[in-house]
Amino acid sequence: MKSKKGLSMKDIAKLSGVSVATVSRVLNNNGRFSEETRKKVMEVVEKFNYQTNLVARSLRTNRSQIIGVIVPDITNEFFAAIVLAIESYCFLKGYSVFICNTNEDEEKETAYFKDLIAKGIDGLIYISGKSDKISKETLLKDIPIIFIDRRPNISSNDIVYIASDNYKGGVLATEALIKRGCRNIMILKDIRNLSTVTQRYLGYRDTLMKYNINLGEEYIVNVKKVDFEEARKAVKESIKKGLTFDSIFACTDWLALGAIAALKEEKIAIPDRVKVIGFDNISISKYSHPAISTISQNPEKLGKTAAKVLLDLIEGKTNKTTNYILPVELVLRETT
Amino acid sequence: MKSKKGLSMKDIAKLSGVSVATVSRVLNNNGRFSEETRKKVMEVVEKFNYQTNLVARSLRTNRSQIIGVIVPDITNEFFAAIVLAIESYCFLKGYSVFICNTNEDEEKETAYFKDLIAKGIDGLIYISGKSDKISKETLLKDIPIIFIDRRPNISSNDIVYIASDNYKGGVLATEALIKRGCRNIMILKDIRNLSTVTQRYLGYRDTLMKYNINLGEEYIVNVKKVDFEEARKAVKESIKKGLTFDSIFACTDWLALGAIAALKEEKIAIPDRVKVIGFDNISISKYSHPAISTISQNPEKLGKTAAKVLLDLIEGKTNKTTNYILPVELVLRETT
DNA sequence: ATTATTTATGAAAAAATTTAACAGAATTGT
DNA sequence: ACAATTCTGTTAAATTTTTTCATAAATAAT
Repeated sequence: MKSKKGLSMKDIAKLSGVSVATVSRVLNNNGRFSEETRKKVMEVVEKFNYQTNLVARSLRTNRSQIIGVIVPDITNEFFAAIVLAIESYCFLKGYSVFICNTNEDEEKETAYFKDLIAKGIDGLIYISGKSDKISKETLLKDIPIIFIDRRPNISSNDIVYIASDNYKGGVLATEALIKRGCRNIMILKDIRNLSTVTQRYLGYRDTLMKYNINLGEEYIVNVKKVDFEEARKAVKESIKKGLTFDSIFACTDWLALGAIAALKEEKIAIPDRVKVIGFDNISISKYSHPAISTISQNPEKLGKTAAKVLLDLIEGKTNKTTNYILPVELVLRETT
Repeated sequence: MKSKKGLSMKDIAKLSGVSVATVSRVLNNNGRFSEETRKKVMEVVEKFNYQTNLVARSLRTNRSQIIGVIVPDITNEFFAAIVLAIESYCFLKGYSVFICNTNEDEEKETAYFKDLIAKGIDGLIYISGKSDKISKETLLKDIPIIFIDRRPNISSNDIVYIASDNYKGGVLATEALIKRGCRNIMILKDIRNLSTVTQRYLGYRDTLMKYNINLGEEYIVNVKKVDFEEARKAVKESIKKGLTFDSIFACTDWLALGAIAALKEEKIAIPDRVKVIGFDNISISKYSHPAISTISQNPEKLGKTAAKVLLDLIEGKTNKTTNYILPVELVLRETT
């Protein structure tokens, strides 16, 4: 490896016969300079294809034009779509993004957080994850932070939180099943108390109440992990136990896929004997057999909103710390 | 926003009663210092949770501990898995990664490339994309670059290129069909001359030759985009034209999905009348109906290898510029 | 013409760290 | 006691950019 670097402002200054300060003024269009010197400087800049050293600028201005995105799993289509939206918006505005995959590992989250701060990020987007432990230190650090998807349970009201209307999603899903004659609706959900799942559950519960449907605890089926296999096993077990149900509200499409596998194995007709509805509208849900009815979120909007709000905070265009709840949509396919 | 920054080495020096030089020596384990001073310094460092300002270090040392990853579409499961593997490995080694989504837009690639250089990345991983235009400037910049998946067609032999054995994949897929009695094998592929697809095609072509199968040009069906809809339409058209085929080798699973949709619409039984095999083993292929036989790549291995080789180059542990071709595997499911 | 004002530019400091050279002090070895 | 080794501080340079202050030059006002 040779030098890795090109010319510095000093070189440009020398080559165009002005001072470094003047070059800076011209380049940043900041302060006074004559048209003549502007031309002189720009000629040299273009001739040698000068590129600002952003590391030096960052040191001086304490602004890096970099943000961090902490995400549990970029392999998850939903998160990937959010990240893509963030990245696209940031690119337009001249920001780069660090991608930080945590796999929900708290230690990794903490380590990443420290490292990102040390590397001088201007802001952070926290997609889900644990986010309990870190957020206290986090909020002290004086860089803006946006939380997407799962709400961190910290007692501060000036956090920015962006998510889909999970509660409404729960309502829509449950109502869709009820309208098709279902009364014994199993809910299949993650056992962890994530705000997203909790909201979906509350939507389900309140809708049952609204329609005067009373179901025992056994209709709430918890799985330890959002995972095909887990769901398959859990549903099979419920069947073995003799639970009578005519439908399943799976809190994510992956759980729905597992549930469908179990039903198929038990030769239970979908949707004739049991209807299924998922959540997220991942691409598989359209191509699986039967195609899964689901609640679709808008990850692009989530990501773009987060990025926009974050950059506005960074650039001081706003200092509001409101929350954003984005609409969801019912998508009907073959499983209902 | 307040200060964003914590203590500097100067503060640590003052607080622990030593000089800045000594703090640096201790922190970097570089030069001489007594155990006693080490303790003194580290106590203060820990007490105040001092973090090295990596921007300043980067400016001075010209090393950022950052790499860039340029990828066409992070929403694509295959690329996401590669990126995840890269990120994981880099995290372990203390490197952060910029995620750059190009959507195959050449301008964006160029812009990103400049920006990454200006931000001082230590190395770059180029996943696919056009990479023709950029690579010439690129190679001059004296940071190591690794190419994954698609081979850039530049005439330089000291580039590092990592990919799956696409040729072998083409052979395996074609042989699998031939062994099941197929003789009229359609190949469904991207019209662009990407090295990956070309290799798969050559595997197909050579295998046909090996088995003395001669097929006309009409068995090569090109689509403009790797896309469900495009594939569906293309296959439908071939059917309308009266092409007799007993199998399809789709160069990606998404194309296979589209092909299957077309066959279903035309009520052609899979695999009885027509067999289908895809490429990539994306997660949908397992859950679609019928489940798709395919060639699986190992994106984790691709990513990890790329990251490892890149960091070794950056850290001067090697300067070999070899290519790596990783094995693929035949996965048989319902469509064959 | 002389002062006042504006405009353009340079010089120098500051940002946080690393590195190196040098020098003095303290410790150890002989 | 003298030499050698080890530790630490001081100082300075280097990285590049931005910013403040001061000054020189040009223009306007009286």
